[in-house]
Amino acid sequence: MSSRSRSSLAARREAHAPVFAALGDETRLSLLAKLYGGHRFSISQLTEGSKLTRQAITKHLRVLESVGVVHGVRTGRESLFEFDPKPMREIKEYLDLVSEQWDQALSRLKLFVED
Amino acid sequence: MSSRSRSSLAARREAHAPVFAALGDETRLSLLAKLYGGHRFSISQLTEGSKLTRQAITKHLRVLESVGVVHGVRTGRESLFEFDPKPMREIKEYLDLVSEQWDQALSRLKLFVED
DNA sequence: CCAATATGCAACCTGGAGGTTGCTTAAGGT
DNA sequence: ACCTTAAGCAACCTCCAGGTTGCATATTGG
Repeated sequence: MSSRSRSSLAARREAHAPVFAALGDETRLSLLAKLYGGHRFSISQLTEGSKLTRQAITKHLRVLESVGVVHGVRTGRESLFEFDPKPMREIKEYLDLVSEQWDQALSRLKLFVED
Repeated sequence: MSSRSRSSLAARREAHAPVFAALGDETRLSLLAKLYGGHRFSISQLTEGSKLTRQAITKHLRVLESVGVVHGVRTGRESLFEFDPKPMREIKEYLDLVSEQWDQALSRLKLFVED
């Protein structure tokens, strides 16, 4: 399973990078923060309070949507956005595997030094 | 503690975004992959196998270093880079808090629907 | 001391991220 | 029907990330 973990880490690297990149922006993190509660919000609602334009917010939402962390559905005259936990669960899992890896490595190195 | 979690989430958002951004690049993720093992590598060693220039790799390393996920020390004529787990532990923690938040939200919503 | 190796520094190029403005189109409310 | 509100589309601007090339500097081995 250790080899499976390693290979899946490498295999998923390309899939993880875009998700990390999407989270690498304060505006987008704050948009997500509003959506973590599970409720849907329209673009106008998500724009409220921000100093940015509605179009700017729209672009950010498209970025988030492109990596699947958010899902928008046109409903009537407004399009409602909803949080989708899957992609972030995956990078959380990635970080879990990685941390497991470095913890083992560090304890090996420590043991080697103490020897 | 729930309120503390929320406020620290907001307070740390600005601190997390740059780390996520630094991880949002495949080249940098693969550099990190070589460093998870705990061993130090020189820039030349890290450049080996890559299709990129040494200078490109250097720039990526500086990005990683600027968010503290990697630490470089000049040793003799080469500068050795070493992985530092702290920043990634923090975003892992962030994702943990967030997932806790959305899980609670989803169960509340589910309960509401079932009611 | 000299040649090779490892890195640093700086200028430069290019594409795309992040933002704005202006106009169009679709839905709702009355 | 009409006015308002929500959103989409498209052109445009600016700036910086990511990469390259060329040259300068520091260490090391013999």
